[in-house]
Amino acid sequence: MTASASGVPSAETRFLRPQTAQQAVLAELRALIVRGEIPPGSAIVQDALAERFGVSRVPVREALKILEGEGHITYAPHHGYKVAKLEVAELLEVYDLRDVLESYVARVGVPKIDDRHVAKMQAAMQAMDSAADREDMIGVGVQNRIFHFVVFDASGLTRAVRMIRQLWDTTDPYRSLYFVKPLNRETVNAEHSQIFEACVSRDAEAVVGLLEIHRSHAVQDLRAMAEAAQG
Amino acid sequence: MTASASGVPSAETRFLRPQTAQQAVLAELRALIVRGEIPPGSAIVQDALAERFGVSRVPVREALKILEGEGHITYAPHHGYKVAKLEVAELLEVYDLRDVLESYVARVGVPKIDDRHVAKMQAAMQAMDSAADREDMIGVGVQNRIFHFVVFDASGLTRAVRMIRQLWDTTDPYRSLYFVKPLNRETVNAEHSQIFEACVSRDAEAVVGLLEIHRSHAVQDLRAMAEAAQG
DNA sequence: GTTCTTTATATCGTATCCAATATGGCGGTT
DNA sequence: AACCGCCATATTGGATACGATATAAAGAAC
Repeated sequence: MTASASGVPSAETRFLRPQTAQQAVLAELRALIVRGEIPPGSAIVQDALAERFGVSRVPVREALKILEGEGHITYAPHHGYKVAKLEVAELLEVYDLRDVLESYVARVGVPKIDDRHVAKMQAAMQAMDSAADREDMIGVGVQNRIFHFVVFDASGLTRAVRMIRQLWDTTDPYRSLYFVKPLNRETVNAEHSQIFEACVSRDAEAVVGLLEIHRSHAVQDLRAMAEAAQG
Repeated sequence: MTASASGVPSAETRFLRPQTAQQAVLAELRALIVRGEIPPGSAIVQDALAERFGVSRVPVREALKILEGEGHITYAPHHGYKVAKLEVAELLEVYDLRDVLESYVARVGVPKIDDRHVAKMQAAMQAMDSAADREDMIGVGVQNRIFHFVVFDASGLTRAVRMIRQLWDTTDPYRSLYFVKPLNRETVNAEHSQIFEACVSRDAEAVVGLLEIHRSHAVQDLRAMAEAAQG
């Protein structure tokens, strides 16, 4: 079953064609929520979604159940689904939890970093820079995630990494909402460089400390935004 | 907001009536899996399940999606669902992750313990004892879980606690499989008493340490069972 | 024995129908 | 004017029937 002259895309260039409708709906809907295009608190109407995606309600409902499990939407029987809305306290809770999980995973992952991991991190840093030059903030976010998850994935702790990924997804809509300003790019780049160097020298504790600082800046911004929004 | 004379059941005595078929299927199926009555690796046929529970396939499929998110079953498009089967390495990974999360949550939760928490823990210990007398091992497991989650719930860290609960669920089928023998009851009781005392004196670090020892015993048993099964 | 073809089974999805429930407005009462 | 019960409507929850697709197993040809 080799890729013949038919239009079958190669394994590398294949723009992931969802094999089932539920997966397509899931991917698209998750992207919409994470990007903040469906704002937190919005009610989700199954029929409307089904019509929007050109599918019936069944695959939509299954995708919604997954998103509920991921914490992106909330569900109440006979009320339906709403895009999850996090209070500031909850956002901070998520960041604390990230502290715990990412520190653990990084301690396991850093010693396992090999040359390919290093190369991938470098590539992500460069791609992040060029995306920033194009003012492609979405691309920046994507590359930023790739950069950080190289270390996490190296740990091989699939469950923990999956949890971390969900926590990132949870907070992403708020980054899109609040971080309209391109947050201090030089600071981020400098910190990434430091993290990268610590990874190259396989210094797990250094990486853990740098990641903590890195996150604390995000939390600081978050707090400031929240107070500004309240006042 | 006191409970009036209306027929509204109080928060304590409300007998949870599954409001929807999907919830009923979910609860029942999860119980079957966690108890090990559907052994790990088994294929799950939607039609059979629907018929078994007397519902159509729609609620079954939604319940399956939830169980997939919880890690109880695996899913492959057009292939269906199977009861998740964990290798020993994965089980150990789960226990390590529990170490990390439970330590974190306990450190937050123990200082917040109040008299009602203490009472609940005592009640659970007694109920666990009487269940053991009746040789009701399921009841023992239920009370054991209640005992431990008093501390976790006290933390107020809903997301972290939910993750911990899922990890418990994940490993439960294997407890049911392997722990046919009523594992050293005196040891468990003694450790629970120690944990209880540490909670009463609000000594978080002591609780964390005791929980670690507590879990390590389970891991030891698990290893032994795995080696016995292989040999 | 290997490979190709056929067949069977189960999943995936659609369409349509009906029941149960929550929401919002209406009118009546106090 | 504030409160309460009642009713119309929209949405969710679910059932059923049917068709399409993909995987896997059985059988046929070489």
